[in-house]
Formats: sequence, structure tokens, C-alpha cells
Amino acid sequence: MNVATWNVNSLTARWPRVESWLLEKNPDVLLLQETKQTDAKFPFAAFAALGYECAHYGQGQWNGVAIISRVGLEEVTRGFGDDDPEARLIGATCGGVRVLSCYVPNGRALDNPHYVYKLEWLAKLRDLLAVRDLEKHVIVGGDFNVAPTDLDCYDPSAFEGATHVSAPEREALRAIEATGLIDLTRSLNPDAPCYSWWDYRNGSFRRGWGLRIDLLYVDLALRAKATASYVDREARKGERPSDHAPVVGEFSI
DNA sequence: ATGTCACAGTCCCTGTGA
Repeated sequence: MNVATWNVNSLTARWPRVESWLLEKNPDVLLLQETKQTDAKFPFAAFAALGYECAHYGQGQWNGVAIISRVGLEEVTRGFGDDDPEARLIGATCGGVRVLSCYVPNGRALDNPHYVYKLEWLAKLRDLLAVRDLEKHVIVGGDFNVAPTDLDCYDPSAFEGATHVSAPEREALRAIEATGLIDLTRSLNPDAPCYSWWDYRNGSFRRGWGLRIDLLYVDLALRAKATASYVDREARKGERPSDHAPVVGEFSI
């Protein structure tokens, strides 16, 4: 089973890239973030033509998350079941694995109300994972907008006082891990940076100025069945790329 | 700090968000 997560920064703008990537990589499950579409605009038929079922939680101009699967798609849930109007979380069961696609709030700045929203959002995700069915494998993937450690940031000194690297954000990830989850890409690649996002500005990609903020958390039993995890940097190159690259996990199940 | 994108609403530029 192959599972990928990709923040596409508008599925409308990225459709040609997404379609060709699916044809090339053939993942069983693809988690999308920032579709920036309403459910009415989501290309269900185009995905179906490629052999995939979809569940989308769309909003319109901003946010929007989806799960694309060719191994079944059941028990779909949207959001946390509270009054949060932002479409940032969708869950489904695919091939017997509980899967979540997450678009964690950016935070904007440490003194911005959106940063408080980000920490509250991560705490709600932890609470959801703390009461999950431990009999079932789980994959929690998405754009976490947090670099778990300094190895995940091209220059920690450039991020002093900024979001994505602050202690409370990293502690929020530790709390998620404490529910029995592991950062798959890092566990299989202990030393490589594995950046997944590069700013469109400043020629960041060619300069190697990246962050690893797109993560695949898996339960410990699933980690034992994992064979590989990598970032597809090729998808960040070429014509009209997203500013994020897909992150892939491969499992012998 | 910012050399770019993508979006929606004024339409072919501007403000917002990342």
C-alpha cells in the first residue's frame, strides 16, 4: 500500500500536475490539502476516470481537504464536529486503514490570533487521536505547518521568533506523537533533511531553502510494516508547481 | 526580509493569504 500527502495550493490551478503525478506514481491513497474549491467544483469525475474514489471537504476560496483512494473509501468524517467553519480536516477508512488529511492553520505570527487558533487546532487533533480505535491502523497526513525539529529547517536562525518552529508548536506535535504515532519520513530517514516546502519567492527551491512541514504520522504497528518514505522533489520542479512536494509512504500491507 | 503564486472582487489592478 502506497499513501501520499500533497498540499497542491489550489486543485484548480494544479489539476494537470496532479493528474500526471497520479498516472506516474499510482498511489493507493492520496491526501490533498488546499484544494481551494467548493464541493461543487471538485473534479470527482476526472478522478473516477483514473480509478479513484474521492471524499472532499471544500470551502471555496481558502483551505479544502480531500482523500483520493483506489482501495475503498468508507466512514467519511469532516472537521472536528464543532463550529469551526474552516475546511481543514477530513477522515475516511481506506483499505482497512483509518486515514486523516489535515491542513493545520498557518499561524501567521507568534502574536497573531491565528497562532492561538493553530495551537487550539493541534490540541483538538490530539484529542481526536487520543480516543481512536487502537485495533485499527491509522495514517494522519497533511500540511502541519510545523517543522518538527531544527533538522527540518534549512536555517533555524532565519526563523527565530517566527511560526513553524516555535516551542509550543513543536510541543503540540510531541503531544500528537504521545498518542502512539510516529513521524514516518523522519523515522526512515534519520539524517536527511527531506524538505517538503519551499517558498515561491527568493528562488528558495534552487537555493535549498526548505522546510519539512508535510508529515505522515502512522501508528507504531504500521511503522513496523513500512518499507520507505520519501519526498518527491521532482514534483516541485517544472511548469506551475505547487510550493509543496508530495510526501510518500510505502507499506507491506 | 521577501525576488511568487492564487484567489476574489474592483475587472486586466488591488488586497489578502500563504
